[in-house]
Amino acid sequence: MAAPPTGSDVRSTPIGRASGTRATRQRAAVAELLLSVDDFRSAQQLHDLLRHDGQNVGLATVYRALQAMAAAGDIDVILASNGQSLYRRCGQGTGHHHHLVCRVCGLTIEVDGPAVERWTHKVGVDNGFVDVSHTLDIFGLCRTCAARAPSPLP
Amino acid sequence: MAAPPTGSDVRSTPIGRASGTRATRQRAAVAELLLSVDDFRSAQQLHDLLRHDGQNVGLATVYRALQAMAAAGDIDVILASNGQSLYRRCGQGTGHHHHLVCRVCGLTIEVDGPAVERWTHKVGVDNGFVDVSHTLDIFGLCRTCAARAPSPLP
DNA sequence: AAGATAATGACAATCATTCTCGATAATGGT
DNA sequence: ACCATTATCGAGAATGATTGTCATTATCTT
Ligand SMILES: [Zn+2]
Ligand SMILES: [Zn+2]
Ligand SMILES: [Zn+2]
Ligand SMILES: [Zn+2]
Repeated sequence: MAAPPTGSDVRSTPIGRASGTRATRQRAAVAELLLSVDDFRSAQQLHDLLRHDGQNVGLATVYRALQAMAAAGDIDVILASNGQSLYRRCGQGTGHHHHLVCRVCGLTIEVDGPAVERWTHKVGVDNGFVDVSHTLDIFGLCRTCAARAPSPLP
Repeated sequence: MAAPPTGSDVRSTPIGRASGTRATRQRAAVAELLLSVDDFRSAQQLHDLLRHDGQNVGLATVYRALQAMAAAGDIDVILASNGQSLYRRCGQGTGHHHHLVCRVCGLTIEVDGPAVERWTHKVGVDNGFVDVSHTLDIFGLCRTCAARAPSPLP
């Protein structure tokens, strides 16, 4: 796609970009990296990947980019048991959903549960709560990791 | 610090104590405090409460006590969105359950959802996962906090 | 092209939680 | 009771993820 010299037709604000935000090399790098990673990763892991890839992006910038993308709903965030935030690009525009995550390798599967959605909302409302939300994550050992798991302690 | 010459009597050896563990004034203080608090609180909040109550217990000790109690299943832990761990004594021996928590005041209601339990397990198994577990928390504004909530922006 | 200002990056600052290690005190046996 | 053993304590240092600062770029509008 050749760029027309006339300056008045490049105005397409790509896809969801909040007004006032700018497209930078760094944010593009983070966004692209997320396309090639399939599991939940921490900000620092992603920062390392960028570095090893030759990309030079500051750690704080990676944090800011991830937070912006998460706020915009472009990526998912889960809180690991150690308190770290883990990020992952989710099926585009899929909206609200949950995850089944392997405790060992991080393999992630997106899951939907309409019944659970209804139930959690009902629980809140029945107790007089408004603006009800929830968190739900399923963990386990995937087939691969379970196979190599050694003898369980008695 | 004048201590009463008569020996201290902290001898309540409550119910279940793992072998090799000792009953101390500090742990008793934390345990008792949790009985009087009804919402999820952070380790530091509990530490402050102890201090204001005249009890003198080190912060690290509070952390250790809470972790021990959580590991023993005597109290519940949830991860706040800021990464902090929040602790609460749950209905004794109730076993696995979930929580409906007010985002503002922390009011907590324990909830059970047998159907959700079955569903999460099935999702894991259907995808070849074993040793399946899950986290589920419901958040919202309780009636009281919703009433004092200001006008929502348009 | 020029100006306004969002965004960056190197580094300091937070802040919850964990670690260190000498001091203290709970336990079990005598 | 007394003592030896050793879990536990406490004060402060250390850790580690995340956030703030601010001078310097780079993007976008005009
Ligand atoms: Zn796995
Ligand atoms: Zn949901
Ligand atoms: Zn409330
Ligand atoms: Zn459950």
